[in-house]
Amino acid sequence: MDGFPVNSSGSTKERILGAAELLFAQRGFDGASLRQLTAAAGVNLAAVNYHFGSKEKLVEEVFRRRLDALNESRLVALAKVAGAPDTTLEDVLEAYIRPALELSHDNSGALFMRVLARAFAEHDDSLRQFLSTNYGHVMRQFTAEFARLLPQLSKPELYWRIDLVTGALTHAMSGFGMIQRKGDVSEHAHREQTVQHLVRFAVAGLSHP
Amino acid sequence: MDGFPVNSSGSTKERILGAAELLFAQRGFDGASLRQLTAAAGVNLAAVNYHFGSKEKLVEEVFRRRLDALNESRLVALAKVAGAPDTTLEDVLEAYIRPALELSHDNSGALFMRVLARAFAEHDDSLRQFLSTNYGHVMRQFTAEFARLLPQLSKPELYWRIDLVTGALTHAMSGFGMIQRKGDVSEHAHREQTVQHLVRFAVAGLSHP
DNA sequence: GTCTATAAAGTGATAGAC
DNA sequence: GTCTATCACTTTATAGAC
Repeated sequence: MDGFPVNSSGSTKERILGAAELLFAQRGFDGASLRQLTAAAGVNLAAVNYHFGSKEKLVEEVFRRRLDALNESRLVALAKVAGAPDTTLEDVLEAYIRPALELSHDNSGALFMRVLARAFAEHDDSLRQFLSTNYGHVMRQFTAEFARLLPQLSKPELYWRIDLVTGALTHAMSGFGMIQRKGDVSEHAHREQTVQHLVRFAVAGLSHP
Repeated sequence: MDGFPVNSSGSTKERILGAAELLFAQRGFDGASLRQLTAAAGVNLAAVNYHFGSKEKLVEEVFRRRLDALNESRLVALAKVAGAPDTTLEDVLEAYIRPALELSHDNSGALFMRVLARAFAEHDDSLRQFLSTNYGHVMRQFTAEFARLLPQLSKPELYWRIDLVTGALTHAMSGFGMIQRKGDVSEHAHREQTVQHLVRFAVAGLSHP
């Protein structure tokens, strides 16, 4: 019943990664078995261990494939505005949000944001360790810029607000891509609208008195 | 290694529910097996099926045990302020937030908020169905009151904001109880401080121009 | 690099003794 | 109501043929 190949293009490795993204989003890391996953990818069961070594390594590779590019985009966008005297909170938040919504442009990118939200809610130590080691510097750079733009907030107060905003954005972006958009609104316009939505919400949450 | 009884007080049913809350919070619904769970509860493996019928029914019972009381408290608090001419957004948000933080007062309550955040991130259809059927009316009553207090917002705009706020609050409340609180701050003061924090954030997120 | 076959362990659930 | 023992299956992982 799980069983006809969903993905039949690309290399075996790519097909496995694509199927893993879909099934991890739908059923979670524990809920999706290697049998369901290889069946959906149209590859042999043994291929996962041959190409990735283990299921856990496959999970990490699913993250690495997207997060390397996503976080690089975020840092490039941040570098364009960080430290400048006329930079606004809006600028910094756009640098964080827009790359994620651009990733959600295609279906598999949107699925990945769902996988990310799951990882965020699960407090799995080994996965948190992996994400913190490989991508922790991104959040630190954004936090430093938020601190510069919100000097009136104490450190604990700032961290509280960033945590709340991150929770809201992660949740929202995991839903983007699945939302019905009206036929008369272009893909591009819809995304810009969503970016503005999230940015305005985050500005309010970070900077309220 | 998973193996010594953690919970040795109360009836068998209560012990199972307590252990389930802990393990579901730590490892998820799929990640926690009935064997780990019954070992932690110090009861026989067959007891789960005898008392609850199946693992899925046990999951539902874990939710029902907490949500019946939590949502009743929320509705009682909402009824005290809903519809009154001088009611503020703060009042309504406190009615939603304070009962959850009071539940987090004890350890197992805090664990449950974590289980709830997990369920929120998993898009499991049967669980969503269960929650919507049994507790959907609570969100509908709160939404109606938000709509009354924010007449300037269109329906889609209001739903967007409520969704974002809910994402932030769910995330935050799943962390509350685990947060270090300073020794010189009383439990009560700490909770009040957190309520004010979340309420102010939510007001800003809902009512920004 | 892909396959079959299988090992070794874990899963939820249940029958039947007490 | 609690126990042991077990069924019927699924899980990840690997050895070895091609």
